[in-house]
Amino acid sequence: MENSAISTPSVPSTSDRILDAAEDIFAEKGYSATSLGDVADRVGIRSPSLYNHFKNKEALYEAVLERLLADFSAPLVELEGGPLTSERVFRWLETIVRQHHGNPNLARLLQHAALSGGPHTNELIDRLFRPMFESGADKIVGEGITLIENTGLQPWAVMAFNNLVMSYVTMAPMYRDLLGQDPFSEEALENQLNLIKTLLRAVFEYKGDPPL
Amino acid sequence: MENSAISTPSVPSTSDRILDAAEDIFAEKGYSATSLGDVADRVGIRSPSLYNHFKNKEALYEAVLERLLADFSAPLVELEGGPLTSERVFRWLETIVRQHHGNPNLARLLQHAALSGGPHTNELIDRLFRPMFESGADKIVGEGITLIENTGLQPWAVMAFNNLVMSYVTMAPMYRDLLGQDPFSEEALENQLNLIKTLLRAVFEYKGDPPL
DNA sequence: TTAGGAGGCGCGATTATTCACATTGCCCCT
DNA sequence: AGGGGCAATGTGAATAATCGCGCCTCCTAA
Repeated sequence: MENSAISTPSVPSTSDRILDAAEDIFAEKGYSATSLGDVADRVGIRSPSLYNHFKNKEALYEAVLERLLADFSAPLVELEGGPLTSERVFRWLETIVRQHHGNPNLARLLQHAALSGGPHTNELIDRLFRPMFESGADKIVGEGITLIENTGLQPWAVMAFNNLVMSYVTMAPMYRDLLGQDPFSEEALENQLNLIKTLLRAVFEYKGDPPL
Repeated sequence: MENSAISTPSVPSTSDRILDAAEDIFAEKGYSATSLGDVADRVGIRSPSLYNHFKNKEALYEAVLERLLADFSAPLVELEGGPLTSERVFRWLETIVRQHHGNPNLARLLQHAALSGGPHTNELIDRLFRPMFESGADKIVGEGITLIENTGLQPWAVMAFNNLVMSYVTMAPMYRDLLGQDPFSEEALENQLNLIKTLLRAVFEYKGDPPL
């Protein structure tokens, strides 16, 4: 009857449907405010049936994190192989912007974790951001980044650009009513990329002392 | 015996102590994950006693929001009386940076609201951000903001700078272990101000088309 | 026939909320 | 000065809902 090809799960398994539902709800409400009843409802089963697929709530959360981290860890390793020129950094930013637009759940989950804690928060932070500050990945080589260079400001600058990307996603529900535009439309994505490009080039091209 | 001066509440009232505790816990966990038992514990009373001061959980939350909004609404009205030059915009940003450093709870509460909703979320957004996009407050007059000017990007740029400030606060617990520095130290505050100043000047001074 | 997966039932804990009650300090009347 | 009342503010007990989770049964597909 059904497509029984093993390689193409045209009908996703129950475990995957649980993961999908749990990812959305964890991302929206955070770990402790998420009820397994809500997850089960969205899948279309009863909450005790979840235990046929995952040991408990924490294991389900862990599996959600694991799947997300696997998807999002690609562009970081790509950036590590070479000097951090302006173009390469922007391509990296563009990649993660598009990733977060495609799936906002990692950013939302991380924001919940940063605010409230929850299981595996430290591992989550480590695996997402620690590589950015090791192996010299935080040493931006530019033409004249006078304010940023050699002042201990670089890690903060890197995190600032990351925040720019992630807070766009975590604040997206707010933008929808405030600006009257879908924050996840193709047009909005281009706007965000333009803005980030401008700011990034500003950091790379800026010369001179602050006369402000 | 005691200091009976009425004008100086050297001993804060129970209602105020409840508000203080509730503000901290709401900001950390969000509305639904906050238990009144936790609030009462921090105050040092039992949870039924809360109902002598506030009608219910939602009224307590509302009172917390009201007090925070009263404190944070000042710099916005100050900005409205004049043209948005580079210096004035930076002074506005500096003010809200210092405000959020002084009390990170509003940013955290707003982030929870943007992620998960909760009572009065729309009102909160309206009262915090709607004034920024009315009465021409979003029209930045600059020398050559070619990318930002007249492209519909301005509201997004304004929100981006706001995100920069607020996500610094909401991500602060993460920064502590990640960068090994207290994000609320005086030194970190100066770093953030320098970075924002650089980015802001970049937006104002940038001329030319993107050759990237 | 057999095993995996779904559902029903229910326990124990936690939650917001209500209620009856004890205590305290203050105002007013004598 | 003293006492009766009263509002404010605390408490423990009780309630109904919800939560995570374990147990056990039944169905069904291979």
